[in-house]
Amino acid sequence: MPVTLADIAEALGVSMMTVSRAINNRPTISTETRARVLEAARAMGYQPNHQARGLATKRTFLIGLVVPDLTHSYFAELAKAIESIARPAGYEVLICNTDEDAEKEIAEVTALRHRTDGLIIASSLTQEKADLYRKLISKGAKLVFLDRHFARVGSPAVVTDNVLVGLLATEHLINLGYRRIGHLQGIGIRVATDRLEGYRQALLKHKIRFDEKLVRPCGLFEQSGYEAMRSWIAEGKLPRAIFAVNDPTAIGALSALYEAGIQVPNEVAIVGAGAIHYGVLLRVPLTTVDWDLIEMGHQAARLMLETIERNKPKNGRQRIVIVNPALVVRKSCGAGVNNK
Amino acid sequence: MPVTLADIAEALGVSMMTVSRAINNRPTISTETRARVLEAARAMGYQPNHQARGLATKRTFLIGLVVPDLTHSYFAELAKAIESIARPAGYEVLICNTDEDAEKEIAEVTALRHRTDGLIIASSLTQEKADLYRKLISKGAKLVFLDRHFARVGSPAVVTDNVLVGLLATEHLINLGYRRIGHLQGIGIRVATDRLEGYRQALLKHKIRFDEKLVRPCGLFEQSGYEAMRSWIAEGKLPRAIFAVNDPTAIGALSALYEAGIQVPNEVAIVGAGAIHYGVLLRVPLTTVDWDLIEMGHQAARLMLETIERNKPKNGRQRIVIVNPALVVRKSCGAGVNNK
DNA sequence: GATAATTTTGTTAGCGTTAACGATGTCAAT
DNA sequence: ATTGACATCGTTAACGCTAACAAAATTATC
Repeated sequence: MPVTLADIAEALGVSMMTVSRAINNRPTISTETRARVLEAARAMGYQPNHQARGLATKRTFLIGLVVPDLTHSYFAELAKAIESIARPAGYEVLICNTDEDAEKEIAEVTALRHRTDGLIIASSLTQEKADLYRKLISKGAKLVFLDRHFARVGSPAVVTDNVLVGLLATEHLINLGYRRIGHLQGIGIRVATDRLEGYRQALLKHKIRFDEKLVRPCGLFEQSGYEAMRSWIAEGKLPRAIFAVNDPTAIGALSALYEAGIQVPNEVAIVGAGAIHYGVLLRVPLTTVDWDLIEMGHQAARLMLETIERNKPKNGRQRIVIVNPALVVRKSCGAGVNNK
Repeated sequence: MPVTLADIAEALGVSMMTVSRAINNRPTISTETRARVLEAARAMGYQPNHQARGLATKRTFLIGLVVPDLTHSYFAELAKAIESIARPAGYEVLICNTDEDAEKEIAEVTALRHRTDGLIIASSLTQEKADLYRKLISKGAKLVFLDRHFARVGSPAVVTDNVLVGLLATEHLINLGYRRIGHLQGIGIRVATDRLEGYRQALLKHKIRFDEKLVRPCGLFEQSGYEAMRSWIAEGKLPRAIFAVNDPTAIGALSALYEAGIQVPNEVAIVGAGAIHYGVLLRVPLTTVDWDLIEMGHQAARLMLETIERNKPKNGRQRIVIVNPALVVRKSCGAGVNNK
């Protein structure tokens, strides 16, 4: 059986509280006894029982992380960055996958809520369904939104400027001389509508007429990009260039184009978003929009720790951290190639 | 404040135990009262307090997963597969990254041990250091090894046949006509030595002399493969074909070769192992050895649940599940190309 | 040197749950 | 009617820890 505070207390002939104080580094204990206790604890191999501690303090030292797809390097890198802050602070990270499924997300958030001190969520919910989160927050839940946030839910969040992402990507294509530019549009989430908005703004800015036939709905996965592109190819009237809502869909589109024998970037140019890990090594290295995921994860973790550790639900304005996106030019956009 | 058993008990005018029994679906309660309690619990929005439950039962309903690199799609897919079994069974999965660092692994295993019901470990420790795990098991720790296991640690494990992996990869290269075949050798872990052994066996079987100059030490990351390949290129005397210990190192090698203007597979052919997600979409699609990760994760999760739920430390022989590897032929090996 | 101020330690109770046992009620068999 | 078997429900204590208060020991103050 593991060593308990009581064991140490008995061995040293002091009270449990004294031991507890030493272990938790409380100021109200003499440095001498603290040293004695810590030494004994070390020698006896004491490991605190988090369940008992949690029951007494209403803390779990667990942070929940809810992501749509862990196999997407984007979220795996975020997870890693979050962990690198959380663990040294004494928290473990509980990762949950939702597969971009709203039902699953709701179920997992509900389950995780009482098992963790707070949740970092990259939500797949639509803006309308986000009321759930408003309710949770008013019940005292500690949430930090990651990558995706909700306008009407007042919670800290770390996101990128997705309108700018769409603008950078689309404007880059325009600057390369393309005029007939399509968009593979993600569905549901705010990120997707913002990127679409950026796409529109770029067109507007350069006086290119917005043509809704050039905007094709699509999911957020590689498979969805593949399927959307396949059906587009089948229908014909392909645009000269495409801004895909994210890198997985861009890669899916790339596969479909390759399969159909359509040259990238010579026949169709592609730009993605979100700098997937292997984008640079692809058959056609993928031009994309990148932002600092390590920074993003760190910030989210820090916001979470702050939210947990100041115990008031909110002091003053909620913090929204915005990470700046930047274009990464590679081959798939046709930069350096003779475009018309 | 959340609803407790006491609240429900009071509301219904029964004892807490009755409520507890209903919630936990114990047989010693009348179906009628159980229904009443469950209905009330549902209506009041009762969520069990896992900390308290855990304190009383010595269970946490948490499974720890320790992996060397979550951003490697290999481990992310395993994690996802494990989660898909664990969550429906009422367990959450606590994922920890070790970056292939033995120190970190030991620290995290030690920390996680008492916070979880059991640990699924893809260990980075060498066989010698594995004594730690023998000790933990003798102290009652519940471990399942994943992807990598230890000969002398009697614990359930789910692995592939890594000797066969090496053999399949190398023999494929031999069958393609190559004779001067090199190996980027992973270090430390059993997986690497097994794959090296497979490489040797393949050479032996085809009466090709083993030349230790053709075996270059290397880590397990993309970066290590890149560096190892770069120095090999700098030294010259490249082999005609290379079996890399895994896909990340193979991809690193690919990058180094590309950078040096060396054609793959025309000048140097490459085979990896472990079927990384984007291997098929690379500049030169990567020939590799694949095995079923979903199956692997499922099996590991099931072994873990079994180990947790039968409370005896071991009944009969320890189960070792072996997932069969199979070659995936793509372009990097030069199949279909005119080899000499 | 007595008292107050301060520092250090101990005691009690409780966090929400379940295990173990005890109590009650019901029913059938004697 | 008495006994016992069985089903159902309740009481008590404990899990390991900490908050809040109480007590003791030490130091400072005049």
